[in-house]
Amino acid sequence: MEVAIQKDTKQSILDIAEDLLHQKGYNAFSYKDIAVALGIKNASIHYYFPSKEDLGEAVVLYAFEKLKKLQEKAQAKNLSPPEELDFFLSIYQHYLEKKLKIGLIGTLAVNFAAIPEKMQIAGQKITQTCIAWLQSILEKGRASQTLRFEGDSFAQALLILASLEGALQIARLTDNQHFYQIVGQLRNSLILSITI
Amino acid sequence: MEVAIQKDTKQSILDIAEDLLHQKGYNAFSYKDIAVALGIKNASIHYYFPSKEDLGEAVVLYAFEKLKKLQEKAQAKNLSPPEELDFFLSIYQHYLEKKLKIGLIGTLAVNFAAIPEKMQIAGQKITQTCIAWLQSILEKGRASQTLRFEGDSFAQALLILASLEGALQIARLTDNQHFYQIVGQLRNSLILSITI
DNA sequence: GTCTATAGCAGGATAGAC
DNA sequence: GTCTATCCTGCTATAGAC
Repeated sequence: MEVAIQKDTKQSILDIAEDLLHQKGYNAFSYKDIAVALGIKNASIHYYFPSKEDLGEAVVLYAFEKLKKLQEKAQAKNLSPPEELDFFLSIYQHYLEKKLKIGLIGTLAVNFAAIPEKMQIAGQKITQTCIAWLQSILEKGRASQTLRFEGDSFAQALLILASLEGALQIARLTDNQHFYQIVGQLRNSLILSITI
Repeated sequence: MEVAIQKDTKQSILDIAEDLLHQKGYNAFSYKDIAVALGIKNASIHYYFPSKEDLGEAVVLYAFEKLKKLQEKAQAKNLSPPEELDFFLSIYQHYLEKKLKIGLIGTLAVNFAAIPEKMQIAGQKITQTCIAWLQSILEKGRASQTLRFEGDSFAQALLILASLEGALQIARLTDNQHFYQIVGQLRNSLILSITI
């Protein structure tokens, strides 16, 4: 069984569309953008995704699957709560560095009134999954006395997620360095054990 | 000097465009949206704002002026640091309740690659003004021992601003209640004196 | 200042050849 | 599966009457 040298077209479309969704938002990217990036014609994209709504939904579901796989991966590693928190933070750091500086929740929320309903629903599921994941990390950290926070773990999970989405946006408007400062401030307030 | 019963048209256009920018993002709203909301024809809007870029820039500058007036108003009141912080938080609460759930920084950042350069620059100025304002509140609070936080006041200001922008977005995707939970968690960590 | 009419363009989408 | 060609729609923008 050989490794395919060329990613199959449908997969490539999803990857590019996902990048564009982060970069420009749902309304600002077009089939043509994808076609140009892929070196095909935009009619070909309609073969895989008949309408833009189909594509939009597929992209968010695809991102959802990736998120769940990351979560499984983290759990398989049996990380300490601070390590698992850093794993989560690294997802956002990845957005900053490789992709183009906006989280999925942010892009979906900002254009919420202008995206198809199925994207809205998928976006809600992703958000809930992130919140639940963070909450579980916080609970484990509190029980093992490796993470410190006051009050409700759910509210603290919301605060962390909100900070990360906002951090990417501030970074895009001003300076990437600001993202790292926000994450540093967050980590300092949360992590008890001396980890760099 | 009588109060004008009907706001002048240019002002109304700005107000509606600002709402739409928060609601749908720059690319997703059209001259027609404004025209319908105002009961005029879209050609009339071009009389006041020849191009959409002009309108977009004017909206952000308008928001910038309002922000600065709010800041002056807060300073004229001689508020305590916790009160001034709550004043700032109330701006975001206002977005949640009256406007449609997204901050200006968020909408500009998400659509950054798709907005005219003048809007980008104006958005950067607004962001810097917010950061500086928050930082000044934090510094005063630390000096008077009414606000508690660790580390750099600039980084903490960034964290607060990011949290608020993100909080609106999570609220839009899930539940308004989540906004209040995030703000509550933030306030609990910051405010030392017993205020409800 | 506001209107009607229309130009010009771009994006989503479909039909049909290959 | 990918192409060319084309349709339709919606948007920005302009010209010119009133």
